[in-house]
Amino acid sequence: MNNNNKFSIGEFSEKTGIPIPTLHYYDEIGLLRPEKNPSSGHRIYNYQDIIILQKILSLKFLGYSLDEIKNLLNKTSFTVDLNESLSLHFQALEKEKKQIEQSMKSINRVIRLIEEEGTVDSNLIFSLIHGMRTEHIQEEWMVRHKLTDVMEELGKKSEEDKISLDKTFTQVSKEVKQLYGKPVEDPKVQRMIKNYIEEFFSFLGEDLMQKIADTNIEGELDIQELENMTPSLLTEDEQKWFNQAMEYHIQQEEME
Amino acid sequence: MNNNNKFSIGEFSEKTGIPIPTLHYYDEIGLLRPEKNPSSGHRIYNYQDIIILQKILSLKFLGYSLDEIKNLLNKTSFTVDLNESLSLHFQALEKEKKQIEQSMKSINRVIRLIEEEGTVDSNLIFSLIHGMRTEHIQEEWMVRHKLTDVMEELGKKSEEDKISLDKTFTQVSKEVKQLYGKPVEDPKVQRMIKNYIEEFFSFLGEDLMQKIADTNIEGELDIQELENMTPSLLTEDEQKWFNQAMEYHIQQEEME
DNA sequence: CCTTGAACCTCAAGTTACTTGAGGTTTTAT
DNA sequence: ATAAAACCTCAAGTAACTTGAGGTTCAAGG
Repeated sequence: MNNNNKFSIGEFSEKTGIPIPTLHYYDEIGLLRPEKNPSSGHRIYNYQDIIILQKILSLKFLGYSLDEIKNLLNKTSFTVDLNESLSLHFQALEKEKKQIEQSMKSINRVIRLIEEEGTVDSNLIFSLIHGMRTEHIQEEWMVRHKLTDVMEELGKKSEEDKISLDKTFTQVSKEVKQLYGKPVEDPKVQRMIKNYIEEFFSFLGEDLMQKIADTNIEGELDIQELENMTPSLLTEDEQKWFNQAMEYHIQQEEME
Repeated sequence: MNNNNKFSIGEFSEKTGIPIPTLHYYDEIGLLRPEKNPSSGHRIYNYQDIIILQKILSLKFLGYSLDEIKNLLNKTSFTVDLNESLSLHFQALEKEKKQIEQSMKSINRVIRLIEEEGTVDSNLIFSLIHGMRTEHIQEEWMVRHKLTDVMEELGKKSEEDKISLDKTFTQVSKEVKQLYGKPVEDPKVQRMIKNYIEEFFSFLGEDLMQKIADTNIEGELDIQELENMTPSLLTEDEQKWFNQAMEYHIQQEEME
C-alpha cells in the first residue's frame, strides 16, 4: 500500500505509535472509522485520519473519556461551555497531583527506612503510610483541639527530620519487643525509655511538647476511635507494658 | 448489632468510608473476609478487620494492585525485595505526575484563551494541545538540529508570554480567514503580516530568530512528516496564500 | 406476636479502554 | 505458485468496581 497518501493499518500504527488492536477498537466504537477496501475489508487510513487521531489523543490528554471525545470531535469551535468542563478537569487533576505527591513522599520515607534498617516490621510501615495517608484528618483533629501552632511547627520539619524520627520509632519498637516481659524498673528498660523521650523531645522542641501536654483533651473517645483505625506497632500487651515503663520513668524524674 | 466490637457491613462501611458493594467485592476476591453469621449469612466485621482494611488502603495508596496487595498482606516484614518494587512505583508516579502537570498547564492555557476570546476555533485548540503533548518530540527534534540554546530560551519564557502568543495566533488565524482571497499586496493583508512578524519577534527576540533562520535544515522531509501530524489552523489553501503574503512582505522589506 | 420497612444477601451483568487469542482470509515477496 | 506476513472478525479476558434484580433477615412499632 505504498501510495503515499494511503496507509494500511500496520503503517498507520507505525506512524502514530498506536497499537493495531486499539485502532480496531476505535473503529468499532465509531471514534475513528477509516475507509475500507470493500472486497477485502482491509482498513485504509489517510492523512485526515492522522489529524483526527491526533485530536483524539489531545482530548484524552486533557482527561476526556472516549465517549465524551466522540461528542466533542464534531464541534468546530469551543465556547464558554467547554470552559466549565475544563475547569472541572483541572480541579480533578490538581487533586490527583496532590495524591501522587503524597504517595511519592511516603514511598520515599519507606524506601529510606528499609535501606537503612535492612528489615522493617510491616506494621511500622503500615502505620507510617497510614499516617501520611490520613494527614488531612489529623490536621483537622489538631485544628479542632486548637493545636494549630503545633501543626504549623510540624509542617516546617524537613523530610530528613521525619525520616530520622521514623528510624527512632523502628528502633524503639524493636527494643520494646526484645525487652518486653522484663520488670519496668530494669535499668535497660529505663535507658530505652529515656532515649526515646529524648529523641522525641529533640524533634518537637520543648515548648511544643509542653503545649501538647497542656491540651486537655475532652473527647478522649475520638482519639480511641482514631487509634483503633491505625495499625499499631505494638501488640496490646506490649503497649500496656510500655506505658507502665513510661509512667515509672516519669515518677522517677519527679522524685529528683 | 450494637456490641461495640462487632459491626454490620453498614456500620463498617460508615466507619471506614468504603462503600458496601466494594466491601462485598473485597470479600469475594478474598482480600477482606469478615466472619459470617452462619444462619443468615450476614457479614460481621470487627476491629481487626478495620486494621486490615487500613493496610489495604495504604498499599493501594502506594499504587499496588489488589492482586499484589493480597500477596503483600500476609508478609510480616518488608525487606530489601520490596525496595525495588517501591522504587519502580516511585518512578511510575514521577512520570504520572509530570503528565498531570503538563495537562494542567495545557488546560490552563486553553481556559485562558477561551476566557479572553470568547469563542475559539477548535483547530487552534487542538494544535495548541498537540504542541504541548508532543513537547518532548519537538525538543528531540531541536536537539537533533543543534538548536539547544533556542530550546533553552523557550523554556525560560513564562506561561504568561506563551498565553499571549496563543492569543496572537488566534488573532492571526481569524484575520487570515477574513482576508483570504484578497491579493497579497493589499495593505490590510500586509499590515496583518507585519503585525504577526513583530509579535513573533518580540516573543523570541532577534538573535533567536536569527539562529533559527540560519539553521540549514537538511531533513526537510521529517518536518513535513511532523506537520502532517499536527492539526493545522489553516486549510491548505489558506496556508499557501499566507506563505505568499509573507514572501511578498519580505521582498518589500529587502527592497528598502 | 405480627407486620413493615430498612438492611442485608446472592448472583448476574455493566462499565472503561483496552488486550489477547482463535481461526480464517488477503497481500506481498520470492 | 507458494509461503510468510499482514490483515480480518468475533469472542473473551482484564481491573476494580458499580448497578440491578429478586429474595431473605433484622429491628422497631403496634
